[in-house]
Amino acid sequence: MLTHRFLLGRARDALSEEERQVIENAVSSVRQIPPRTQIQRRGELVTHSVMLLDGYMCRYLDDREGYRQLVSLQVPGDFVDLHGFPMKRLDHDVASLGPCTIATFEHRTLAEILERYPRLTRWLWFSTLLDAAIHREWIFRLGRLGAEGRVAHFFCELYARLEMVGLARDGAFALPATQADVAEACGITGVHANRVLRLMRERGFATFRSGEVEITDMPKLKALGEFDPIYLYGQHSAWVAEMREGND
Amino acid sequence: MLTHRFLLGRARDALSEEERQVIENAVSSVRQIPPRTQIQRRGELVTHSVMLLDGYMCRYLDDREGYRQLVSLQVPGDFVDLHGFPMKRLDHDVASLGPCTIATFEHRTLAEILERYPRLTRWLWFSTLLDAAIHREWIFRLGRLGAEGRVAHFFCELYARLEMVGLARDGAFALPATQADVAEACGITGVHANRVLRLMRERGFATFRSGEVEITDMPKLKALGEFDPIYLYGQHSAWVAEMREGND
DNA sequence: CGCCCCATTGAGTGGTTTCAATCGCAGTGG
DNA sequence: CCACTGCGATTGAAACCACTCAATGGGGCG
Repeated sequence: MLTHRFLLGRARDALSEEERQVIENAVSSVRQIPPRTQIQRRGELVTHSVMLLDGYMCRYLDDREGYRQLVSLQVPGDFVDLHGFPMKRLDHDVASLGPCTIATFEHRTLAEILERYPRLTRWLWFSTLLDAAIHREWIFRLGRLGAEGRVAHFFCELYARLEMVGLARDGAFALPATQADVAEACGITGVHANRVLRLMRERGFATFRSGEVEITDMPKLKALGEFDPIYLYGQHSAWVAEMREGND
Repeated sequence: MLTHRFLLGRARDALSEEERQVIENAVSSVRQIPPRTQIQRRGELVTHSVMLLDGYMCRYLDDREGYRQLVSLQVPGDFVDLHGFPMKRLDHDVASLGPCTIATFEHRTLAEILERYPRLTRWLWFSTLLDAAIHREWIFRLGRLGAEGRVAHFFCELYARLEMVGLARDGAFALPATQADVAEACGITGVHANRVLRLMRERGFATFRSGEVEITDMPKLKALGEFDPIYLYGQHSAWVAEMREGND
């Protein structure tokens, strides 16, 4: 099932079998994307949305000097630009990090779901709002934490999100990114990211090397990043409970 | 009409008269909120959402030492926590800045709209995603700009948003906030906010005094804050065009 | 082998924070 | 009318974090 991970990370069992099939059947095509490839450009009109099946993508804004600020990092199962459906136009760029596999959903198909499946609609809506909640936490990360805390928080978040879709365990997960990418996500320079990463390695908190993150002291890392995963709305959220009820 | 400003800021004419009435009739109650009063707490279940009719509110996250990071500043017409409808639980606190007037919408009423009015649903969905777009820009602001640029960007955004709902003109608008509030929005300390504001005043860019912002050199301020209002999805967006078409 | 990208390290600079003190102003009570 | 109080704005000095500039090293790949 193509949409397997998406459902996994967003309370799959809150949906009926029929609803899951509706999502699955809404896929219009699947294709591969090479590393470091832009797939959407700020300001462009969009007529389809993309779900990330495999690999990592990022969304970012450019500053005047051409430096990027990542506003989001997408992991397998994420509906990368579902917000493009109600918005029709994106306010940021989207690109792959490493090689990716994506599924495409035409907006006219999503419009049909909107017409016929209110519960499913609310669930897709929820999915886009989860992104917004993550945005808020990024604001917190950049506004209140120092460089080390930001990286710590970033790693904690990625671990939690990847764990939900079965792509992280024992404190380790893949991250096909350079130190400069991490820097762009954390609002610091590449040079400083290097220093911070070395520090975290030396202190035994976490290691980031050759495309993999290994968290060696989760409690310390969480404390450093002031990380509380409540904003990721895990499986046991009140929302899921209500959706399940409605399922009876 | 209670929801006047909300409609104003979000392409009122994209909606039919009937749809506007549906929104207006969904209001369950209206009440006043004193300054500096928390109305929602992180983690709590919510059964209604709040639209800000008058005054200013903010949404924020606390760090370990009890300092706040604003993740959003809401102006009249904003549907402050509409995302609470699909999410059922908030991941942040909500409080008033100055005195406010709010309208309350019960979620069960919104659920009816979801069932019966797909077009309206999509429009409300859009409204929550506009918030997300603003979040992204805040991430950019905090990640790429220095203190002066952040404040400049903050002022530019507020001016643009308030102008949309008819509450700003000639470069001036009300902002019932302290310098410490501005600091919390921009991820800097209150002391530094003071210095930055003085600098901006001396240079003739903008003045913030006694609850009012006066922008005296908009072009310079926009340049300083690298401000491009595309993310606010103004009246002439492609989205509005499509909604209008569907209206025929 | 040579190239290029990425990681790494050093030194110096500058923006921001922290700590601390002062000032202005409005509200309160004697 | 004036002292008292409290909050917000303002300023100074010192410390620190992160940035810039610059150079070196390492590894993959043509």
